[in-house]
Amino acid sequence: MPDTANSVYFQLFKEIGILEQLSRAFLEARLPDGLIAPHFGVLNHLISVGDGSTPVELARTFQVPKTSMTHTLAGLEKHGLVEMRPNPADGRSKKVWLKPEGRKMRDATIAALGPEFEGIATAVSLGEVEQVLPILTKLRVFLDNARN
Amino acid sequence: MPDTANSVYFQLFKEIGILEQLSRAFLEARLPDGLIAPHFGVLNHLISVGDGSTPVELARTFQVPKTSMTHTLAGLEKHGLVEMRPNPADGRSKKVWLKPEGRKMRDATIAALGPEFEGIATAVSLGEVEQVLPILTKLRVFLDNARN
DNA sequence: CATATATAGTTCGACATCGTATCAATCAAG
DNA sequence: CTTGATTGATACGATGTCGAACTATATATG
Repeated sequence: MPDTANSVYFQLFKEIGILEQLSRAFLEARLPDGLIAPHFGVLNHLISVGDGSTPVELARTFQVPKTSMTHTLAGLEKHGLVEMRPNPADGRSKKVWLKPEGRKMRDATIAALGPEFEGIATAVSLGEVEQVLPILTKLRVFLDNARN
Repeated sequence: MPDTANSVYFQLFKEIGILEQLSRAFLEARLPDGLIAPHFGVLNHLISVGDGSTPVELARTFQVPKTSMTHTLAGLEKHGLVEMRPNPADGRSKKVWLKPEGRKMRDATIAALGPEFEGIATAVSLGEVEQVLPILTKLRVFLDNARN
């Protein structure tokens, strides 16, 4: 592989790094005090995919160590946004359930974000996002598999 | 903006978040013990753009608080990869200089990464990356400006 | 059934990030 | 020149991330 090709991949990772930083700051500026991006990510997942997942399942979904997920879930629980109940099917495990407050908080954040996204849409069109997304997903799946 | 459009942007940010995590892990697995991605990023910058920058300049470049940059530079110095010398033009400030060991470490890491990128190329072609990159850059520039 | 192994979750410790406060040097205004 | 505001860098404290070790339960194997 020529050096120039290397540098393009390199540039992609660099861009991803900066974007992650910026988008996280962007989101967290609009979250209630004490809540950060991972909290919102989990909440959002519980709503769009459905609650009742176990912590390990969530950890796998978000590609974080289970110990990080424990911490994130503790925060959500402390803020009264989710509830942890035992898993009747497995005595070792728990299940995470949304509380109405969690849904409310997520909806409010989404609503606050709506107008912001319209701003973003002036820079990057919906079509462009739809063009980029499958490629990034391919890359993510590859890296995920390479991780083992 | 319809809800479905919202969710596509959301998905993009989610994908970016996971990719950042995976690619950072990927890089750090190939760095010497005690060094992490920010160290490599700074080193790389000093080589490609030239050394002699001040810590604040570096902090601005990488969009991190200056206190984080202090920490990162302390790590690089401790590992003997860079050298901090006073800035003759400003008594408050310092300048960061590459040491030969720093250049050597960076080059070795780049070399180790080359074959890995070839693996990635089987999943995502060079053309696809070139297609994605300008769009991500547009998004990054927009978010960067919106930050103020 | 008994024992070995694997898995879910937590605790603990190491370390990174970052906001606030602080210090020293510079710059600006009069 | 003097004084007040600004800027570069660091120290410190709070919090997030994550690996290692641990406990409890489940599963597999003989």
